[in-house]
Amino acid sequence: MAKNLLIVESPAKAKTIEKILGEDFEVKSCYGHIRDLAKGDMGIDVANKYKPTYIVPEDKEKVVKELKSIAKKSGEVWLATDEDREGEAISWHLCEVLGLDPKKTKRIVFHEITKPAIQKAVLSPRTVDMNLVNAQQARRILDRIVGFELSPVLWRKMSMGSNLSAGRVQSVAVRIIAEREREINAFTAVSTFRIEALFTANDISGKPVTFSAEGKKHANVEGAETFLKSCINAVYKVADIQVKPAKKSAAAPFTTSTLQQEASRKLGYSVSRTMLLAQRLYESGKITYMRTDSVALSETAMEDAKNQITSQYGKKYHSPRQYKNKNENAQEAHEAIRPTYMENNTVEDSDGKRLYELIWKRTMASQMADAELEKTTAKIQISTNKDELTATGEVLKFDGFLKVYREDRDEEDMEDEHEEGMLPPLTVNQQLPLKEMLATERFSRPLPRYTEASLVKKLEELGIGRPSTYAPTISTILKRGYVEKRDKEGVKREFRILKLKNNAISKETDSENTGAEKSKLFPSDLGLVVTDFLKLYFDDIMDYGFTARIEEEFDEVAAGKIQWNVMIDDFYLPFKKDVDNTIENAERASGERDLGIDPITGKKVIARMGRYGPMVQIGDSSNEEEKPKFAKLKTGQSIETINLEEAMELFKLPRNLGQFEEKDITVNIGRFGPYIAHDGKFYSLGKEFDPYTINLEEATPILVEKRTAKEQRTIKVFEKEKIQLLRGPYGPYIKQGLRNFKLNKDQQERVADLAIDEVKAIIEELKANPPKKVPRRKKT
DNA sequence: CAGTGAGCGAGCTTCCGCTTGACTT
Repeated sequence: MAKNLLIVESPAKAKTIEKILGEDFEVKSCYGHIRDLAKGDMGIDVANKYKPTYIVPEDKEKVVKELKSIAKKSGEVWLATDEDREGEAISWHLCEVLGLDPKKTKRIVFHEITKPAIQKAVLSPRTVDMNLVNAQQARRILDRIVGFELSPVLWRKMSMGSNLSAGRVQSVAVRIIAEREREINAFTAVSTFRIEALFTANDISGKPVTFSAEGKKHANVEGAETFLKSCINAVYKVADIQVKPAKKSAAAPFTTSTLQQEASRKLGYSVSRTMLLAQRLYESGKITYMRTDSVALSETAMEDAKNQITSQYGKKYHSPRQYKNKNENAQEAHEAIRPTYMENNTVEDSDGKRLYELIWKRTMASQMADAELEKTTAKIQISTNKDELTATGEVLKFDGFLKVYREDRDEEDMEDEHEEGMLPPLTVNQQLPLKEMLATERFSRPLPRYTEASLVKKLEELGIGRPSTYAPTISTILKRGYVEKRDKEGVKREFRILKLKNNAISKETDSENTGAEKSKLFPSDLGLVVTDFLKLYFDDIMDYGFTARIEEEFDEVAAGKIQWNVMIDDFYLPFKKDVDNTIENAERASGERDLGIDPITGKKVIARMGRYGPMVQIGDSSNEEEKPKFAKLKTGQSIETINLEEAMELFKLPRNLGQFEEKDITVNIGRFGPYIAHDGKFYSLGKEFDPYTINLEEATPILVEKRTAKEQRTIKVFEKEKIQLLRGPYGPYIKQGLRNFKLNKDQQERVADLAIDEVKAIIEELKANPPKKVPRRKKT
């Protein structure tokens, strides 16, 4: 008898399941979606109830062909795609493509790849749920409409039109970054004075130790000083001691989002690096599936963890628990991310090692007992004053899960927190000798800028995007230039300290670095202008609650309560009106901002977006006699924050530094950054040089060095044909215009002797038969 | 590759979500 064919989404899963199911089944994977909307005309017939046109994308033709041929030879086809909206749709598309009847074809689901789960699933097959499929179609079609209607509006209305895009997810992601930036710009720090008293008391062994107690904060320096003065000659006594037990619980096992956050905080990984490493661990069978929003562990995994915990740490450390998702949007087609075998507490793979160990520890901790603490709060009376001081201490009584793992927190949630130390044993009425008392000025801080991972966290909270799209979404907004990932240097800020010691008050100032950021997401001017534009004309799409609201409607489609095309119609009609209105009435947006008057010419100076990015401009373009002067903004500068003085500075380029070999050397900033121009040739200037201050003496050696490097790289030039033979890191190659052509080994060895005819032949050959298909890559 | 910055408008771009590889100038 012919084997049955079971189709899953992931090839790694297919392998495992085939082993579990044995002889009767051949298990194949379809690699995710196998069909998508056609590109032309949105792939949707709006006039015909939004009838979609589906095609098999080029890169899926091979797998579809293979599945077709296997299906023909097989007994029965079983569909085992993921149990969520997308998975259901994939099953339906498979029916369509393989010519199966969705009403009769067996559809099974499981949340975990374990023998009992899969065997159980096989015993109770169902059929494709068309309501759920329709919910997916609605989701897909709405996203296509939003993306393909909105993007062209930007092409027409933004001064930097081409290569822009907008979408339900990416545009809101940019908005989040943009709004945080503006909050930070609008923020003014206020300072308060924190009172900290240092006392001495004996610890258990009788050794004197210092501990600190906090007083009420004071709004200004006068208040702080008055308070310190009032404490002169005071006597300090313990008035009250409270001891309370406290508990800390472990965090839930990893989902995609929490894994990305912890890997970012603890290991400094970007979201895409985390996913790349996790993918490798998954493919080598080390961890479960890495794109998931579920915190659930399978029975077998819990049992596995239990054995590890009890054998390594003892029974006392084990406390089984099943976690539930807080997130309503979770579709939970998979388990949480966990090691496949808990007995492996590490892996060989040197790149994935740290990530694996993080996953292992988190999974272990999630099944471990709470940590038990004892929190002590002591109130300290001041004899001369109504105010009290408070000393707090924390003692860990039982470490529990903290033995293996502690979750890091975001900067955002850490405001004003500090690690609690231990307190020496104190008794009520005990008199405490004051070592010193400080009133330290502390400034309030704006919220920090987002990291990739904290943006993912925010998106997840808003229900925007899915585990499989967090990393690609970040790539998209970076690629479009809406957002930049970079560091920011802090600025020095002075703060005041008043000190009461030996009954005398002294004042001093100290300084701290503030506002420094590392690897954070900053909106570009383009991102700000596009966000403002979209908010003005498409406030509903840009609303943080938009996705959550339409998700409710998708749920109604899935429940069979409404027709998917009725739902789409309700959305599309008003949306299309907005699109038409915007195209007709909206002004081109450039984010123009007045900076003031040029002191020399008396003309207006403005900052705005130009065709090639943010710039400053002196004079009006409506003035036909004299063209305005333009200058590009430097990286790190923004239309929103640049001032007149900084703008005038930018007009100092290009600078003529003087002569070398009887030709002028000039510096300027071009399309690819700062450069030196000399004798009709260009040499880019490294980051360590500032084009505004570099002088002839500094520029000349750079020029000479770069010139020789360029000469050495060049093996031969065929002037007339505009073909060059160059030496690159992968050996000699041919360059014709912008295109490069690879030489084979033999040709590389004879590169110096290659004649023009042979070079031309190689180019023709390679043009006719490209070595292998390279995924279409954009010119950069 | 090292300009440009207005408008006209050939012909192009674009979405989100599901899955892996292939590739370097």
